[in-house]
Amino acid sequence: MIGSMFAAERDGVAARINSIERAGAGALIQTSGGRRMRGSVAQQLAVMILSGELPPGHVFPTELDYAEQIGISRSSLREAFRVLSAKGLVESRPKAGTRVNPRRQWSLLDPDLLAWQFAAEPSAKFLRDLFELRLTVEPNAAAIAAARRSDDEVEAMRRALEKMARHGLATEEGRLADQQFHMVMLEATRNDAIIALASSIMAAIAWTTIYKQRNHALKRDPIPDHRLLYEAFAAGDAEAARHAMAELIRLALADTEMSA
Amino acid sequence: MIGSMFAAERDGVAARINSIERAGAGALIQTSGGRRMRGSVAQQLAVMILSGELPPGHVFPTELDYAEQIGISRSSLREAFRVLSAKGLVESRPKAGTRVNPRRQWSLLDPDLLAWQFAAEPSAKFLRDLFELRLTVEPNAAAIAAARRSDDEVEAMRRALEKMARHGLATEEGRLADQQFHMVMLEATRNDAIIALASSIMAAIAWTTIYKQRNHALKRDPIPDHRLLYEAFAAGDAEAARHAMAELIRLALADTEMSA
DNA sequence: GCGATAATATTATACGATATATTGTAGGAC
DNA sequence: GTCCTACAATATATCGTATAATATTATCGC
Repeated sequence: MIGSMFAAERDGVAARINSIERAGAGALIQTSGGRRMRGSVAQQLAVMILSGELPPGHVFPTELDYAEQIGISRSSLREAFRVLSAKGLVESRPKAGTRVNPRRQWSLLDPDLLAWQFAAEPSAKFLRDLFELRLTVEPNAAAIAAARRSDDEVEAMRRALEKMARHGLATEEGRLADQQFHMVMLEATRNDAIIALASSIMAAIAWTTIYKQRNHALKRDPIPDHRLLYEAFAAGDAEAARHAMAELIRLALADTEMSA
Repeated sequence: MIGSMFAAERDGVAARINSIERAGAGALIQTSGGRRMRGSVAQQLAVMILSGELPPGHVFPTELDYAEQIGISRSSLREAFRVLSAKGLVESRPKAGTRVNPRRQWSLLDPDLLAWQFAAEPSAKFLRDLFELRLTVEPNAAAIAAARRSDDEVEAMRRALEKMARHGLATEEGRLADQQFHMVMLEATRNDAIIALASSIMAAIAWTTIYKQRNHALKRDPIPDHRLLYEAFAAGDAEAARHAMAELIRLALADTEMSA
């Protein structure tokens, strides 16, 4: 009875890990080439926690038992726990065990956590939250950037926009140009905190863009709104840049059909 | 010769770890009571990386060597590296070793990294960046919160404000009430992303407030600006709340003497 | 019933061994 | 001479076990 329970859990986790392994091989995860074992375990556990399958307060089995159930060594399990702990998802204490932290302590904006959320179909609520945060941060960032940008950056942005127009967002090259476009603008803010925040959110949301486009190609032409932003940026017009960026994000939000 | 070098580095790191241990004992780190060994190591390495002592691209000695130099086991060192890796500071690859990532990949807004930065005197530039981010995010957050707040939250905020006025920011109780005040407002946004971001930044900057107040007590009375924000919040006036919050942050910035 | 203290379970740390992956280099083909 | 391929060296990745530290819990004494 108990034995079969363990076996079931082991197979279940193993299956999930395997599916991740396969996904990792084909996917374009650039943060690190080959997925490692503890990384897979960490991701699996993180997804289970984020999805609510393992609710806050949940206490994991003792390391020795759990490692055996999953089918990995205790060392690997501990390293996976350290990763989750660094992201605020769990906390380990001697004697008390490892338990899931309250949601408040989760580093929801951590790039990895964002990526993992988006790999497992994020909740509509969280997606809305992220877009709301973008609407809060990025228009102001655009205004700051417009006021501080150098001529080199204007030129770099012009090239990215051109490349983007040439290839379109359906191609890998076009999407890369899009990312470059936004990245140059963020860099122009000269604000490390804003750069760290906005770039990770953008990267996360870009995933959904790719995903959505697999189903039905984007009918809207994204170039006009980008060009408006570029022109405000080039002119150093902070207010125009703020407005253009807000509009750009609203259109992007509409594209994900969240608003519909 | 080589032996003495190793001894010197070991003693150096040990000394740093010890100093941290002592600091940890007295400080009011609430995230976890007793500092653990690998946590100390992780913090030390993180501070060295963030301060530029270990620049991006720096390759650490092999795990076996480095563990011996520091005077800890390889397991602990690896767990420390996993923590740093989870925060984007380093990356480990077989054969290539563990190296410091480019700044772009650092999760600068991670609560731990913020805490560690502030424990080691953050750069003026970074502090300015953080306040600029606050000025970007929180006024808008206040506006959103004012539009969505419930009556219970208004009541909770009133109580926090009252408590804050009664004790003042010089006492531990007063500061706690201040944090509660802001926390209730953030919660009212109903936006997990904004909550995660703002709360960690606020916590980090609160440290400097404590630090500054040790030198010379705050002469400015913080209650009036808080009361203005509360009234806008209670009235559900989004624009007034936005304005009040912006003003509150500007005053806080002035208090840290960054603007002077 | 409450407080101090000892027992105990669990994480924290340590150590050694093997597996595996990646890089750099050497060799060969064109 | 350049490019590609195969291979070997090396460092991380994983594993298994042993010991130490620590927080919880139970027990004992008052």
